[in-house]
Amino acid sequence: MEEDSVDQHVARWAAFWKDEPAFAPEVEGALVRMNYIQREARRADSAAFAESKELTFEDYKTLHVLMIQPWPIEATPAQMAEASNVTRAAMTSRLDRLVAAELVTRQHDEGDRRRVLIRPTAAGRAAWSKYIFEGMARDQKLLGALSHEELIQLNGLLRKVLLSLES
Amino acid sequence: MEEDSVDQHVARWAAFWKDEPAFAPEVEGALVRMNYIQREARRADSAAFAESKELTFEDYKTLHVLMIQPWPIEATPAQMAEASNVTRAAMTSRLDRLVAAELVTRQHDEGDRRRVLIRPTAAGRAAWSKYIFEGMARDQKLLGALSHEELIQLNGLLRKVLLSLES
DNA sequence: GGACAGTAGTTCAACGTCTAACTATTAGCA
DNA sequence: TGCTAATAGTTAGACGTTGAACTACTGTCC
Repeated sequence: MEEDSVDQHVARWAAFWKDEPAFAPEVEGALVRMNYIQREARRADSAAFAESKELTFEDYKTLHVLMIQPWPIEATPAQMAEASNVTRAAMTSRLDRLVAAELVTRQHDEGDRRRVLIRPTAAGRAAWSKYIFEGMARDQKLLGALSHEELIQLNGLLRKVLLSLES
Repeated sequence: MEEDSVDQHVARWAAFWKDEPAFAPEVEGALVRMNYIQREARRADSAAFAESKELTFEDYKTLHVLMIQPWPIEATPAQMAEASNVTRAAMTSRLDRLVAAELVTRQHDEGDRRRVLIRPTAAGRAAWSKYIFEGMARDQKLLGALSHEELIQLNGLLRKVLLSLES
């Protein structure tokens, strides 16, 4: 198979550490490649939201982690912060914006009054579905080089890694 | 094969969009899984640098993109900003810190006096190699569920994607 | 050779995120 | 029943990043 930029990169390291058994070219290669792919995905997504006046990319992602909750669609700020990989403090200010834009609502949980439940408004659901399909199209283009069989194979390998991390 | 959390996630979406041909479960699954793996990698790396007094994780990564340059080990701030996925302005302040810590040097390129060349000091090279091997050990643990053959297979699939993006 | 567009790096104000208090509420236990 | 520890969310100050000027330098073209 033809070489990509990561092969060159890894070959250089392999030469540098030729007598260093700790260096595993396939491990580094796989992680660097995943990083590269994710970066391209982020760039394409950011570019797509660059013109949008109604919603920033960050706001969309915040809305997204809410919308992918299992029914009923609601979540606490802490859950959303964890899913978004930001602190609860950051989530507070993100939600301030979304509440001000009337895309989500904040309500005290009557069962446990420390908790706050976030739910999408009709406008929030509409804004999310407006962008979700464009995003899926970008994702498919990104991995377009792989056949259906190859995608299944890829998921099988990645699933194996996830299962080891989730246990 | 056993199901991971992404399978459940994707199955829920598939049910939700059962008559929506735009949704490709294998594409979404692969990207969400890569995201999950990268996130674990970042968390483990951050945790490893949490105690370190001499170097933050961000500083290490900045040093890293310099050290992986082909010989001679030198780079411009713009190249390092691109590789680090930050703006040149941000790289200026990162380099300020590294220069102050005497881990890298800033020198004008005499051939083109607009440019600045960043080079590691002996202390910079030492700091980098102190952490690089621990990082590789974490990476191997992260992908430890895969055999050597599976890693090669995984790289083959990812390489195919990268080649399509690089052309 | 001088004007001018283009490029490399830095500075600055605005903004988002982080850590560390702080408030409100709940749960455990003597 | 109180006292204490733990938990959910918010607020405040510090810090890093961003985008937009700005400076310095290079290359081009008349």
